[in-house]
Amino acid sequence: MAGPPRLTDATHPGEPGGRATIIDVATAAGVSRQTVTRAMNGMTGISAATKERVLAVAEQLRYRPSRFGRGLVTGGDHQLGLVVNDLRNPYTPQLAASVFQLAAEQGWNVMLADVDLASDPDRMVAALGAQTDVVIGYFGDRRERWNDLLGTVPMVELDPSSDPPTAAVWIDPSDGIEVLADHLVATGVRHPVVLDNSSPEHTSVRGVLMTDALRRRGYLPDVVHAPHGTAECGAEETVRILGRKRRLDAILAFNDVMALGVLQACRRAGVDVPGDVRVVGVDGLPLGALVSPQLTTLAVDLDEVAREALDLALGMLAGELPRNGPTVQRTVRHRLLLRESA
Amino acid sequence: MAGPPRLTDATHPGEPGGRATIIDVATAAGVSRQTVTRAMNGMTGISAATKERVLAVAEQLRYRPSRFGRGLVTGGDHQLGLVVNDLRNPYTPQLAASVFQLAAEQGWNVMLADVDLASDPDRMVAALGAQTDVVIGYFGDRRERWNDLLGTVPMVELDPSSDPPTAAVWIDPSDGIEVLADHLVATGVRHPVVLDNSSPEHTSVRGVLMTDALRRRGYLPDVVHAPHGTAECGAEETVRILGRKRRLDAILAFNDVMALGVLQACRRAGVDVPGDVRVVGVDGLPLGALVSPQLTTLAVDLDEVAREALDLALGMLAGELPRNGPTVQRTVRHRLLLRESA
DNA sequence: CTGAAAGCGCTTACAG
DNA sequence: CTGAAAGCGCTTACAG
Repeated sequence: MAGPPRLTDATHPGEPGGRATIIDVATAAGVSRQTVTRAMNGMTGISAATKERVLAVAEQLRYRPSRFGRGLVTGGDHQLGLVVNDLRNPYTPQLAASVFQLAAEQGWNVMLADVDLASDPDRMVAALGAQTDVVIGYFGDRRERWNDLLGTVPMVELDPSSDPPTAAVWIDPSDGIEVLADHLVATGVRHPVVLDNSSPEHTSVRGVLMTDALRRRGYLPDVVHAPHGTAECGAEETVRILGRKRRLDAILAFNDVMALGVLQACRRAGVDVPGDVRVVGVDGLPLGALVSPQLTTLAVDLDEVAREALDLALGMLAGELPRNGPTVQRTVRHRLLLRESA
Repeated sequence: MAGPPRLTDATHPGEPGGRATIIDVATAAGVSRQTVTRAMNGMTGISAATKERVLAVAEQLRYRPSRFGRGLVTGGDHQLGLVVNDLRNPYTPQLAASVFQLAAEQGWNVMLADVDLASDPDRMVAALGAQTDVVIGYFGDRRERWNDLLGTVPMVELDPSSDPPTAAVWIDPSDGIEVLADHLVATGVRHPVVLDNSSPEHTSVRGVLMTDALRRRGYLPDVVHAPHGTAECGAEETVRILGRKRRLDAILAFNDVMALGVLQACRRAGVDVPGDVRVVGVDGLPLGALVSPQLTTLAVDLDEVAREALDLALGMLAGELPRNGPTVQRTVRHRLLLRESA
């Protein structure tokens, strides 16, 4: 295939210039533009015969009204852009579902951009900005660049890793981590390992919080750095950790998906969970309840995240909120969801 | 909250009529419209001083260029609409990811509409049609109505349940089911149960195919009708099935998610899989490899589904393909993916 | 470096 | 039932 067919490539017999317009249809049918409008939009004030004739001509010319021409005069719908990282990570659709549902309730359409799946993320974000009224999402370390790309389109960052230049919803695990650490103490854990999704040079914020909470309780936790936040990676690292034969009775994973990999690896190695090793994830995915033992996790209420983000977005759009600063920052906290694995 | 804030509600001081336009900015800054355009779009041919002044005025007026005005003259991007049923079902994001990735490679943006999560599915589909060049997706029994709603926007139906009025990609499990049935025979299964997602009055196509394939091999399969295709529902029905104390050594679930529920229920009931009961799903979700035993399934290649659907969509748009009929029908087939559960 | 003119494709009053 | 006129908000040549 030689690239995407440009709309203007859709040449038709008798329409060498490209896509047919309302004028082309009107001319070919021998009527005025507004008669074409009436026919196309099923409006009243047009005879059945005329309507039929116009529709036939429109079909023959492959006429489709331009959404821009129409939007310019009708005003168009409200459009929300959502930037996510990888739809194949179960966390992402869960978040997206919350945003969709809430947005739909308010009459907003959602355009999704998966920047992990995109061949050209920058181009994709720019295109998103051109089609939407406001953009919400995960921007990672590209947020400054994307902020420029989006121009005047307000943006709301989800789970920023550091103080953001725009509106943001923080997702803060620190409270949950404290409760979790207390729980580990109470259940007699002695040798916890933090399985971070990070590089050895740069522990994640979440990893740091976990490690600190454990240290403050007298633990000397090992930190293992896994390059990807996937189940496969979680399983691989677990095999490695178990192979070291160092003492170990708890694994705190960066997220649920990794923890699922940990559970799988333990199962295969004949390590009992939670008997020999306790396992904890982060996110609170429903998925964690489907495995055995069911995954204990630090859960975040994604409906709440979506609500805060939408609230910020709509507030900025309405001019009630500024586009940055402390008044456009919200925080949603994790809470410990005890199931079976810890 | 009193309904969605209309964009035109975004009144500003000095802009009682609503949202600021390029004219407002030009007037306020004492320049012409195209000077505003130059400033907003970072074009050359404007002095730094003018640019700065214009930008300041624009910000003060909260000016954002209309995507319609701009699109009308620039042509805008290609926009694909994707209609799905429930993002919280793991199948959906998997499919969406395939469509996104392929669409992005071809320079298309994707607008997602989750009609399960929508408060008003019809309105949502209509809005999708107004914003996109072509729509792909699952339409169920609403396809005729939505076809009308979409007007001239071409549509491609995924996995139609009966002969569709539009372009379509069939997802056909029949070959896979034959292979599966042979496999069950070979492994000595005697009393298989089909766990369908359907009502007692109306067995699903998939359920019928499974039942038939088993009958032709001399089985007298039980068919159980579960109202929802979820893990919870799969688990509940399994408890019920096991409770009947009728002989049973295989469960063929409607999809992977239900099968996961079956596995969970078996685990809790102390039923060994595959020793006592063999379990099979449909879809081939990666998720099935995370549980123990790993789920045997009829897998479908969603990249292939996406490829065929996009191909059809782009062909229709380019005028190379008609909008319905046999030339715009494709078929993708399941294949048996043997893992551990059967 | 800046602006007057034209036009993108459509719909909404309004007049007949 | 049908059409002439105006205008939605923007950008692209073109002229200065």
